[in-house]
Amino acid sequence: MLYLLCGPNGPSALYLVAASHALQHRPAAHPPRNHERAALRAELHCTVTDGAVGREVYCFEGLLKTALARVVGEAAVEKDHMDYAVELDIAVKPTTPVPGLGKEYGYYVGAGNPLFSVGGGVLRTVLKHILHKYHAKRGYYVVETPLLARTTLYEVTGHLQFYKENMFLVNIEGDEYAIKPMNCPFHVLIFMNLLQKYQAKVALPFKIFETGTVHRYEIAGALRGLLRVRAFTQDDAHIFAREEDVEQSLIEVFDMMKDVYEKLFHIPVTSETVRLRLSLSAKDKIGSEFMGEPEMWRFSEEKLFKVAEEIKRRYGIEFFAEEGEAAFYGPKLDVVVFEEDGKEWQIGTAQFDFNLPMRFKLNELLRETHGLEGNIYMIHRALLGSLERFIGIYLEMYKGRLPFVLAPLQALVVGILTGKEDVDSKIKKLVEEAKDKLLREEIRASSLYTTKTHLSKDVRKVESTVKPPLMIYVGQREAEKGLVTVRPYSHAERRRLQRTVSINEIMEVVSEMEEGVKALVGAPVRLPADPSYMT
RNA sequence: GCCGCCGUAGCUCAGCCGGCAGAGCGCCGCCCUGGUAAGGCGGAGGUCCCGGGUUCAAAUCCCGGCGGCGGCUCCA
Repeated sequence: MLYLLCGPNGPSALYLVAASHALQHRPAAHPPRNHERAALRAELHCTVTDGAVGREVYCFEGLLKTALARVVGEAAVEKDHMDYAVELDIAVKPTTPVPGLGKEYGYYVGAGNPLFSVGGGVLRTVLKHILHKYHAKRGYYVVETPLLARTTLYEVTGHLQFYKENMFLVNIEGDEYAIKPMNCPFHVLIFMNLLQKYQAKVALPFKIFETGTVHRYEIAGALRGLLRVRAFTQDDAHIFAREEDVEQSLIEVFDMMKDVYEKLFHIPVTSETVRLRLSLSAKDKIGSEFMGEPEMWRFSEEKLFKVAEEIKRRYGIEFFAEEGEAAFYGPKLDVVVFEEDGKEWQIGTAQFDFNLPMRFKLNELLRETHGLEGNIYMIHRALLGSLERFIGIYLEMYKGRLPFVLAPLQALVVGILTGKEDVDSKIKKLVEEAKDKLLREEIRASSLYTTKTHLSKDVRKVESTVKPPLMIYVGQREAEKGLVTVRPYSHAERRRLQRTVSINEIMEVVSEMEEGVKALVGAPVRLPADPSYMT
């Protein structure tokens, strides 16, 4: 009987070995290596086709005096569960993890196509919940719209004319559909349907919000980590306002941005952290790349200029104008951040749009329902831009330190054991008490035990990987007093603060860490999940 | 889409002038018991991205693909 030893490239590159020979000569102390195990499962019927058999060649582990040359054969390989796992792995191909974090947060399953795993899932679910509630409190209706629509919709909006090269198109039963590249067409439809049914009862300005996932075909070379992907979720909203309400509505948007950046993400909004970019049309391309009439562009660009000046007056944030940066349907006022190398990334945006209302004949409709005299204008806006990009930039800025409410592992209780049984049992009791208390309150908490010797090594490990915003230490000192040492991470100071508190006071520390979110949405936002796999 | 670099252990990477698959960290076990980012010893752990080709022999050389990073271009 002959056995096939598969080389790294499988059956095409072979070492052929007489099995009895190999097995006989293998010292008992050296069990088969991995690639041999696979080989030993494979039964081979082969014919030697090359005249080289018998030539002096290199030996496999020095066991054979004569290696065999080329063979052609068929191998019947019995698959084990690992083989199937490997096949599936290749089919799905999890590749690069989210930069700075592990694969438990997320990874790419195709070019520009991120998957959010259990860690990223918690982060995004909490973030979306906060955004939904915050917008609802600020007078936005929260909706959800489908991924697919007939392309006829995008003919009306102009996307098919101005944006087609970025759209994924799909044919279903002979009809052409598009995967939505933007949420706005659906939001216009919803507004129109409400107007038709409820007429003047629909209050202006009308504000509609969605955490909408869109897909855009970006050329492969444009993709860049989480900062530029093909599938992403926008915190997208549209405001339909009369001319006299436009400026106030826009200023309100920037007020909300500041609110969310500072209270949820601890990012101080100053000229040092963010800048405003007034993105204008290129005059010679109006009609080709930019949709609509020159007068309307001039009108709306002036409006945005006034808003930019007002924001500068209120918040002291500088702005700069750039021609040719506008969206195809209107000019924008973008929030941009700069990387260390000077590369700029757009996050939040407020975009002025006179085109879509015209295309959907909204002026005429509102003339009937609301006795509108001028025009209705549409504002497209996003506070974070896309969740992916915002999180990607944030992870860079804060070196993977997420805000308390978003971190998959929020609190880690560390027991420092002494080796003395009576002391250790007290320590363990305190650790378990602290953890149970946190878990009961739906804080994502876990624990780990270490010793004085190992403490610094274990701290280094969690501080360089999962980075739990709240660390709680229990050692001999704490056990003697029945207290715990808390070390919450302060984003403002970029370091951990420390104090010693009773078990009952732990939730006060948690409460302090949730303050920003409570200020935003009125209540803490908690999502239980078992994070113990992370420690 | 174009140009350049890259893909090897859970992670970061070495090996790449073809010839037995490597290190550090992590993980597991033992020893230790120096309180806030590296204590000591031992062990386990691989489809060298995928597919073809050349060769007695490929992680290594050639062709094609996929994926990642950086630049151009483009955008949230």
